[in-house]
Amino acid sequence: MKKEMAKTYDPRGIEDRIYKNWEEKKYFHAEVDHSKQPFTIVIPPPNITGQLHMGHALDETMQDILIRFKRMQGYNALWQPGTDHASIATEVKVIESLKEQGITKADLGREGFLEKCWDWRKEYGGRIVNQLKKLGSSCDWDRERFTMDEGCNRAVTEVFVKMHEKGWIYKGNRIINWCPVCKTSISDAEVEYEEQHGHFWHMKYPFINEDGTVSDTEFLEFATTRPETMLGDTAVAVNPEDERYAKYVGRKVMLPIMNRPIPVVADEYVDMEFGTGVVKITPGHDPNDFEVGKRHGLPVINVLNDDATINENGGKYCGMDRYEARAAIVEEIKEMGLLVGIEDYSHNVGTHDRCGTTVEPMVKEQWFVKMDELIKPAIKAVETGDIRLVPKSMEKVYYNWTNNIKDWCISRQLWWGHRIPAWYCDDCGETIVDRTAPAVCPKCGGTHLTQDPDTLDTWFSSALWPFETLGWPEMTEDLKYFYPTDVLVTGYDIIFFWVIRMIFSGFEQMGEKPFKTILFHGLVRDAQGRKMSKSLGNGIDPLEIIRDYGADALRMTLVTGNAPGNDMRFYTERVEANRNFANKIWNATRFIMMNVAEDAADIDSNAVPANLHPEDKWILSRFNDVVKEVTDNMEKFEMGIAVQKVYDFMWGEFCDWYIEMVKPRLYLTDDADSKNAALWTLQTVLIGGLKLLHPFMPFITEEIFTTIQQTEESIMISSWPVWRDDFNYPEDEKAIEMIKEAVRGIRNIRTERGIAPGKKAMVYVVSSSDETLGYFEKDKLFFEVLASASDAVMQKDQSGIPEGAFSVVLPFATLFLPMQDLIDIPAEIARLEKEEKRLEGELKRSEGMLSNERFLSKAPADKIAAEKEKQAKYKDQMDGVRAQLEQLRNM
RNA sequence: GCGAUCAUAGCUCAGCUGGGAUGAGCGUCCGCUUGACGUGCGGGAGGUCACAGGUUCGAUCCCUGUUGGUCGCACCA
Repeated sequence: MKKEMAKTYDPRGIEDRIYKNWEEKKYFHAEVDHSKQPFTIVIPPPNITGQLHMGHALDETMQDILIRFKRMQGYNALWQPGTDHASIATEVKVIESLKEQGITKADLGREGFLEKCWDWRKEYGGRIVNQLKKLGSSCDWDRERFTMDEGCNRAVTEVFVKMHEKGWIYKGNRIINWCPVCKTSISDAEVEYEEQHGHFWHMKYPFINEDGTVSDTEFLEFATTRPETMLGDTAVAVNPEDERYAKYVGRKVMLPIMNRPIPVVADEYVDMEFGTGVVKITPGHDPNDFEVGKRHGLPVINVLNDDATINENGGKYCGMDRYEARAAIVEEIKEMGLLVGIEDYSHNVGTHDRCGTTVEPMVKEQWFVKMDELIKPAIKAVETGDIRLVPKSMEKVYYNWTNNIKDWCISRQLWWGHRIPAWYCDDCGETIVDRTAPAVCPKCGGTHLTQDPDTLDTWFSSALWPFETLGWPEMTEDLKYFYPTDVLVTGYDIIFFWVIRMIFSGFEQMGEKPFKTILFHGLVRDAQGRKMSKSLGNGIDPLEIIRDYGADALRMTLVTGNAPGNDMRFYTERVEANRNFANKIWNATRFIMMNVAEDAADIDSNAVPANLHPEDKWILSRFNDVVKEVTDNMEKFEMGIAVQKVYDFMWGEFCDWYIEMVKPRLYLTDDADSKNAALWTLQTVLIGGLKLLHPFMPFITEEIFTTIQQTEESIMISSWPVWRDDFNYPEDEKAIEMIKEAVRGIRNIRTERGIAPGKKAMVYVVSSSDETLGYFEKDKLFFEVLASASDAVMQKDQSGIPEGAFSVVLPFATLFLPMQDLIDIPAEIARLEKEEKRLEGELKRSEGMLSNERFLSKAPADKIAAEKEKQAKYKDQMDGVRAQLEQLRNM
């Protein structure tokens, strides 16, 4: 069917229209259907505070490519979408916006504040979803979930209660990371270490003599980076092996300022080699010291308030900020003559990844998840390959974490999030953990119960995402059918936060892994290789790119030349290149449309015409190869390679060669059969190519597909191309090989002869004999070539075509060129001799390999077979080369 | 400190667990209003695949080491 098409492809307007149509037709929706195999991906839920950035764009693009590919392959493909409440991130944003109005969290109270949070969610929660749609994401929006919707809330409570019953969730006084700005505890994963330049203060504590007086001659010297913590010191430690200090163990030193006698203890934690081999022990504010303290029964003294000012345990420093106190304490120690020296020192300091504040280790009562047993199946699953990590190198990173895992601190002193389902009896102090609020205390019967004010770590609910979105804790049909999901696509930066936690949660709650494969991608960086960040202002807004170049071009840019797990740099030049590719495909379609007759019906790609020319068979068999390879790459998650192959095939072979070859048949001859065969092939390969391209460029492929087909049916629900026996022509191998030769020959002519001062023409190979003519077999082949009119011999009478000549068809004239004029025979002979030599080497190599016993005994059978096949191919090629040489030498 | 990973054309990167550098995009130079496309067409220049050893008939690919970069983890107070 003939249709008018614009000269350039402009995605604007088209993309939104198409997306709307897909949504209306419910193409993204999946229902349980036991006649089909499921293929499931759950989206990494973007934060409701989020704005689409390049990281999302990459993540969503990869998922959409996979889901569209599988959908076309006939799977029942479900892409489960949703958003994350992002406890701390959202709370911070809401507080900020309130601040502008001069309101604080406390002014509103818990209820009021939460209302504001829900308002925020209502206002901004949908924004990111709309942005995902701009990308073309084929998520099943009917199933959209939110980590704080009713179902997820139930799931969270259920997990908490169950794990508590099992003893795997407990409340305890342990050392945790505290953010003095956010005023909440955070997990180990949320601590980011950053190098800071500070000082190393060398100081000394005096011994206490046997008579109880403080010595002015005997001291224990050590160094610290955090002098203010001395206020909470409860011991000084040395290594038990350390002979220098053995005699002091058991004695006491006087903690200056606080005037508190503290013991000298021996503990293996102390490194004798480092510094003086003496460490001050502050169990309240250092995780290692906390452990030492536990071993020696030392008291724990917390000297900090929640905002990191010194508390009443800090004596006269009470109320002072931690850094002010540090300076003042150093000053006082100096005055006391106990400061030995100051050294510049750079070390890594833990900061809160959210706000950058230096975290303070503190002992606090918090809720924890016991990890030792929980993590076991998660480790095993990766070890046995039950869960596959792509790329494999991520396994090391994974084990690095799982093997050193500590209990997970899950309580947060925040309001926005899942409230911990624990109540305390005001009368007897009993703790009750239950699915619903208890009315009376089971222990004392008291009715004054207060719920724990804390909420849960955001990642606690995210960890349940793969099954809570499918209906858990209800064992729904969805869950039975779609779980475990197939692939998780995510960045390597959240492997600890999210991926590992989903895995152990999946095994614990479902008894089954949450996904079979994890596909990691890298970071999208700017053109200089820097991380895109708000503070640098170097972020490129994907929405702007979509507006200027189209989502297809953006998607292509994000996925081409990008291997799993690798970071990529983003250049607008690359987007342009992909926009150009879209235009190329558009124009190839235009060319075909212009040549299709006004009243032509759609072609039936199954009705293969009988009279295909060699070039038709060539492109069809090439298409067949590409289908096979691309499918293979897709199955292996090698999307970058897959798309590159389609790109190269469509542009480099289909457009550059096949379309050019076929032009004379459409323009210059009246042979209807030949014309139809060409048009059939053009359309068949184009449509096939569009299908291969569809996962990557969903919009333009849809636009073209619906333009050239008469059906309304969408390309996204069409079937993925498969290898076809009727596109395989073993009996015509020679003719097809000839096309390849011709392509090479023409290249040769174009380059080595430099024939082209400016005229484009078609070469028509003519010969009355059936013999191979140099590179070309007899008749019917047209090729584009740059030919020089001055090099050509004009012959008006076509009957006078000399044996073994090319005809060069210009728009208004036909030129004939003797073979000798087109081919630089000596150069060609030299080239072939080189080729002959190469093949000789290749054959020698192959023979060597196949006679090598070690190779034969060790190599797998298919490899040996492949080598044998190669050898046969080389022999064939050698014969060909020698025959050509013979021919050229006789010319 | 431990571990990972990278080093290929001027730039950014692909390269299927050893067998012709087969490369791509951008840039650059030369030539093209040709009836799909100048968002195009044709062509050229440009690489001792970081360096040094080793294994092998053969190494960009495997091993060891060196140098340089990136990342993760652990940090000694």
